[in-house]
Amino acid sequence: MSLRHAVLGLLADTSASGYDLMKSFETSLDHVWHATQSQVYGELGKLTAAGLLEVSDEGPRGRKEYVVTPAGRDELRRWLTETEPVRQRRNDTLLRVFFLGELSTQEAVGFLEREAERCAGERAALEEVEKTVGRVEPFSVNGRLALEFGLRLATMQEEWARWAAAQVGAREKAAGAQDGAASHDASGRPVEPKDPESSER
Amino acid sequence: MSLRHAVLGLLADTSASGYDLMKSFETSLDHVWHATQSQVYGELGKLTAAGLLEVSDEGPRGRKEYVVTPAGRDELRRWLTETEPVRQRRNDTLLRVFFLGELSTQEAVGFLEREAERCAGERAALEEVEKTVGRVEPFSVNGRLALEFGLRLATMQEEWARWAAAQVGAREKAAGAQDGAASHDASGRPVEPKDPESSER
DNA sequence: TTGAGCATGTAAACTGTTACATGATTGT
DNA sequence: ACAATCATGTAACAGTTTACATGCTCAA
Repeated sequence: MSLRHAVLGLLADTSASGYDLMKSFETSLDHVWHATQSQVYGELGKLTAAGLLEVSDEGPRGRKEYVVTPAGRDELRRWLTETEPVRQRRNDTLLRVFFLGELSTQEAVGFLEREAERCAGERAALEEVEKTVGRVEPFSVNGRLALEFGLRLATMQEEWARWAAAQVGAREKAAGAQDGAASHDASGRPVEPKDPESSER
Repeated sequence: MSLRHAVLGLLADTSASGYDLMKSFETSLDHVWHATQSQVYGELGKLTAAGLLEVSDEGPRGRKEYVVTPAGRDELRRWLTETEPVRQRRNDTLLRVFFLGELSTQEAVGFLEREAERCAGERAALEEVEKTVGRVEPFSVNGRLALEFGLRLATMQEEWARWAAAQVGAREKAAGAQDGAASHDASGRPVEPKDPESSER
């Protein structure tokens, strides 16, 4: 239910139109709380009906500018101070990792290495953003903390993917040393190695 | 749409009933791909209708055991090898960080420190799991890779939260040194410091 | 015989995505 | 005149959550 608080939070900083908010969602908030245009306009209506927002101005092209009401600001504070963040319960990459046993060792290693590359790319992109925003104010002071989080996450994820690829690769070697044959059955799926006493962490 | 693949993936390992699957979702997959009982039973029906699963056995209490069909295994492989993981686009904690400006410096630092504690707790819990699973096989080989990811994530997140708390705290000090007064306005919200030349990263 | 655990399902409400639909204003 | 961009909204569908509803089996 945090779309509501994302909208409230953005408007707490400066009043804006739905269109303006969408630009914030697409740029600064894109990796933090993704939202579609449909959702934003819908939520603006609901928040206004609930008395947490008000239309402060109407401009050309039917533009409506919204401001947070005192009740809205209270709700935002309540959310920040009295409710626990709900943590992520889904991670597509990790889900795939669980089922890597369906692939050959080579395929699994390939998957993890592509993952590492993806993260490296992401980190590079974030480093670019960091340079770009420099000391420019529009990018919120606290947004900078979030950016740092993204950077650390991408770094960690890349390191993990490389480590995991090495782990899976080591399993292959261990199995190969045991029976001297390719460790796949007819279906191309890997054979479970008996005891891969692999480690290094 | 990965609930489908989570179910397929679990059944690719061993055939099971909806009830059995739910236990997997609640234990090993809980942090990786959360699902509710409603969803699982619904998806089993859809997958069977689509020919990706079959009921292999019916036991007491209306128990139905499902197996993956060759088509199901193909679909699983296709998903693993030919589709890109979709990455997370929402993070409640980070969203809150964006709006920390609504709180006093003390409150913001408190938020970040609580966050650090939460992560420390999580890490401890995962370390416990790691010890518990030991060399027990039911916990998938690749699940171990996911566990390591969780461990690294919790560690990184805790470090980040402590760093961020220090950053925010440093802003307070800088502002205090400038005007020698508490940097809050009447509403208890922080006053924007002019130029907190804080760094250390 | 009773309670814990096994086992399946449905309905309603809510949240999120995709696609469509419309039109005004501004700069070139 | 035209394109780009501003600007708002709706509808259909897909996915998710919460709550309800039901009944069987087994061991103590």
